Amino acid sequence: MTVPAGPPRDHPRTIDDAISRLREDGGRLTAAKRALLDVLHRSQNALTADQMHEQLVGFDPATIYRALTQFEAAGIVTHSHHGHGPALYRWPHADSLPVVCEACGRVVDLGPRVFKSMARRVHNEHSMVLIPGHFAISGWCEGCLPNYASASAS
Amino acid sequence: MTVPAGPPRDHPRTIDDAISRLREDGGRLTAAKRALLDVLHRSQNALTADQMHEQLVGFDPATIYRALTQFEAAGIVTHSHHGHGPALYRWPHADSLPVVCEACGRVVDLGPRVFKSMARRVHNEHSMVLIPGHFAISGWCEGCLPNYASASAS
DNA sequence: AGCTACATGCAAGCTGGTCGCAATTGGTAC
DNA sequence: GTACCAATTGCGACCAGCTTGCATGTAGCT
Repeated sequence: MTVPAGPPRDHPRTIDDAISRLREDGGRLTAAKRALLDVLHRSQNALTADQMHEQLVGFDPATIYRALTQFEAAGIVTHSHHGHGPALYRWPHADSLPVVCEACGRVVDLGPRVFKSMARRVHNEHSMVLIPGHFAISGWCEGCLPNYASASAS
Repeated sequence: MTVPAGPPRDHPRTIDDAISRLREDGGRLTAAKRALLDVLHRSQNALTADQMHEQLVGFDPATIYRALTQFEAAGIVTHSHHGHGPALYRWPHADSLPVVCEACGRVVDLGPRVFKSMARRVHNEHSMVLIPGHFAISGWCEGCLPNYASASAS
């Protein structure tokens, strides 16, 4: 067994890619989903469900959660958890390893090279497989590190 | 700036170490804390607050959470979050990088060597600092991987 | 033994997220 | 273009995991 080269499907690049992906799965394109796709595709950062809700006035949070669940099943978004806060959703990129600052939330992508070398190591030495896009790691950016000593939660 | 060699304090090794650590911080040793220290020190795995509560009949969950918070401030435990489930608490070990199977919860420790090389890389290339014990990453163990395609949550 | 700040149990509350249900609507068939 | 039906929606109730306020209890100093 080898480390998988990537997720089960390739990542969609455009919104139209995503829409056909959605339809392949038997999903329908609604106003809510169209707006949500737009927000996700446009954002450079990972977003919380709440942040998306703020940009999608008139849509219920439950609708957003349900659409995100469907999108994730279709490979249109990935989500990850950091610390005790809400999940962060993002348009999937190439196999990357996001590092999130525990203090300020800044996200840095380590890119496919780091991900692959780490995944290989984990697989060879511990028989565990890392699924790209399915996790993130937490750290501190240099600006926030001085606050580390006084931090009480993570 | 260099990657920190470790957390602000060294890890306690024995329960007595932990008790003096607690007292240095102005904490008192109570029956609940003594029992909790015992459970934590004895366990090979990371534990949820609920699992600890099961082993500490007669103590309120709030008491356990409060003690854990105090222990963490005193450097006696660390906690991390995996997927959408409850936090996992553990007696701190040498700078390690726990990998948790998203499906079955099995934890594998990658050890200080992997942690250090990764921390160095992240710091050199992205100016972010990984604090040992403050995060874990998620993967799938080989036994659970066949279920990956049908998984809907992480 | 007495004192007092720390700790505890209990119940209420909070955040992030899920679910059941009735009303609505997208996409296809005609 | 209209009808149909399953997918989708908003709404409210609900859930897990955790935190907090408050009155009572107790560790540990003197």
